[in-house]
Amino acid sequence: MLEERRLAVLKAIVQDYVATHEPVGSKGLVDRHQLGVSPATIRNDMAALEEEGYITAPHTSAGRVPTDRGYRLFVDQLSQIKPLSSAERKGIDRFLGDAADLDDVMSRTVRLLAQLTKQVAVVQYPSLSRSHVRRIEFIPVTDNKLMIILIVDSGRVEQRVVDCAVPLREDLLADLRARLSVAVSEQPFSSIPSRLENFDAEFPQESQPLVRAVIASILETVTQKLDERIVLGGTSNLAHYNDVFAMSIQPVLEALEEQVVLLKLLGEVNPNQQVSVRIGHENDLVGFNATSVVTSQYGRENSPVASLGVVGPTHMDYAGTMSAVQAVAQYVSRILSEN
Amino acid sequence: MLEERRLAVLKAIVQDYVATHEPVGSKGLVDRHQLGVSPATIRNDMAALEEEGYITAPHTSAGRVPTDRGYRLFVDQLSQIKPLSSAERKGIDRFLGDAADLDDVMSRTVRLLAQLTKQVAVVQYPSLSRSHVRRIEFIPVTDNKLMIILIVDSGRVEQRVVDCAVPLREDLLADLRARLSVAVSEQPFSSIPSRLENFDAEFPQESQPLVRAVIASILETVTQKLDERIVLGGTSNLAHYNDVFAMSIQPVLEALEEQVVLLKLLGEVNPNQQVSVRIGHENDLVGFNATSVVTSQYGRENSPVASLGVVGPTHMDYAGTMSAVQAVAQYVSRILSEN
DNA sequence: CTTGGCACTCTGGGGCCTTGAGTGCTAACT
DNA sequence: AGTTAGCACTCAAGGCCCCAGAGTGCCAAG
Repeated sequence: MLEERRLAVLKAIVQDYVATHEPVGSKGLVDRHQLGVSPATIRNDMAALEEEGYITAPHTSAGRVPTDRGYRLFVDQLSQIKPLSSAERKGIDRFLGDAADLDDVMSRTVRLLAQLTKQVAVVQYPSLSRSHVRRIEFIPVTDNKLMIILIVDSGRVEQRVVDCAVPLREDLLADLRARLSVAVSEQPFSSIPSRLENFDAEFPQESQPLVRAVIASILETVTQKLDERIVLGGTSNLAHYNDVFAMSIQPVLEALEEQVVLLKLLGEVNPNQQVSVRIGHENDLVGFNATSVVTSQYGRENSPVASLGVVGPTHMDYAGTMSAVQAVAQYVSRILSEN
Repeated sequence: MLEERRLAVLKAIVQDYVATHEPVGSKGLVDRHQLGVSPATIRNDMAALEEEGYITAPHTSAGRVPTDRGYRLFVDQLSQIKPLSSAERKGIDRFLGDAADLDDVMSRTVRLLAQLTKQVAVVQYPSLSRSHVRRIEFIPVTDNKLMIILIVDSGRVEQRVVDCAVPLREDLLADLRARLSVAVSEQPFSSIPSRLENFDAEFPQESQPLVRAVIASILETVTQKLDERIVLGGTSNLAHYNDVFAMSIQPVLEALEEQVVLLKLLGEVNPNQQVSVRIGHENDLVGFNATSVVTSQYGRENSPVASLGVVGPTHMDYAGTMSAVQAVAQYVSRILSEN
């Protein structure tokens, strides 16, 4: 009974604070919520909540503000994620529905997510390391330059030009392609290096330089292009918070330009949940101590190919954001599986 | 004699204001520059400059600030662009030198430009409409899906999958490819639609569905992918100006997320000059009235393939920015021509 | 045409006070 | 036990006043 009301109070505080961005006091709380008790009682509860570290007072005569810990409890208690309205679903459908190619899907997704959540959206391209090679093709460009094309099941197409320093011989290329095809088709990217080890040994002595050049280039593509591609959108939404709130957006903007940081943000997922939320200091990245990160994964069930999510202030609408992120992830999964 | 000194005064005002971001007064001006006259004289000149609209006073007892018109005169008088130090050139060289492919060149360029100018950098991919087709290739993906690959002289590679709804026949594809090759190779993209008109008429009746599907897809790629690709970097540099200066960065951030706006920014170049500068209200885009845009084109001499530039506050270091933009454009041109 | 002198005009910052929201505590009530 | 009313206390925010200082425009002399 007692514990229950305290939770209700915390929930009310979070809601009000998210809505107004101002410290909330006991009086307003009983006015806006049906708590059935007097402000004095609420004050006792608030004192207890503060004692336990869920809320804090900016100064003596101000109301209370949730701490990271408070938000965490709030999010954990958030039993069900608010489903999207059918209008929203329709909107998503129409927005993502007629995308032409992968680039298009990605750029539409990031815009959609930013617009839906009014925050900064981050979308990772399908990860090569979790993809499979579908085909491999060669296109001779000049006498000794060869373009290698890798077609990947997630819809990505990687290409690279090798300078072989030896004249290309068509019959050899055809043979090489056939054997490579057998060796790597439908195999996960991560297994390619080991599969191509000693691959050149199968070929006659005089063809080995060419074979080795090609293989080196493929390996280079495989390892180098693994640094994942990420698109970003909605950064202008950050500007709102600059004035209103104490936090400066500069470190955040800076960090968001670093691929490595973005990958870290998206990377630390909690596999137990569909949607992962990291609040304030739970992000161990410096500069993100005043932000929360909501992420999800997309791809086939049980084998996600990449992540997407949003970055916003800790005082965000968690229910709405989480449902938006989840819904978008599901839509993207579906669209990609249709190809 | 008189006119000459007034120009010197304007120049000094711009320099001081750019350096300090504070209105500059007559006293400080004679202190920091060797003008050889007393503050009172400067005051007279300043009154005249204000009369002519080159400078303005925020309020009675403050110093003067250059107007857009003042900056314009300043930039026009800027006879020679300050060359980069050899250290800077070395840095650029090393930074851009070992880029692997076009994506790499573009992303390095935008980072470099942002870092060099401490402003927001905008780089356009080589424009397809000003490029030429180098090769065209087909890769059958499934029984009736075909991947079309266009290799472009600027290093771009465009691919697209067509669902032909008819089984592919290899001999027909080879024939089609050969004829398409003849028709479009080394031709500018913009001429492709007219060249492919009635192209299907050459083929026997029963092959026409396939031919038409392929051609439709190529045309779609040609027209649709023409919406140019642009990369952006250094947005965090905007955050500096938010506090210091009166302008809000939000509209700018917002605008920078719109492809169309970016294209407009880069598009309006002055062909007479190597480096084009648009100051404050000279940008007719709303939201950019407090910013200046410095752009240049890259590509082969006399036939640029695309533009790049930076966006910053009107009170920027024009000499430094212009030289950086020009130098980077030249480097990119050189690197691209080497492939 | 330049210059020193001088009166004038503002902005920005510091100090002071008032207001009001919000708290914590205590004592009474259920 | 838990809840409530009453009350004294605290402190940030805003309004106000005042002053210092930077900068100007003008005038009369050089």
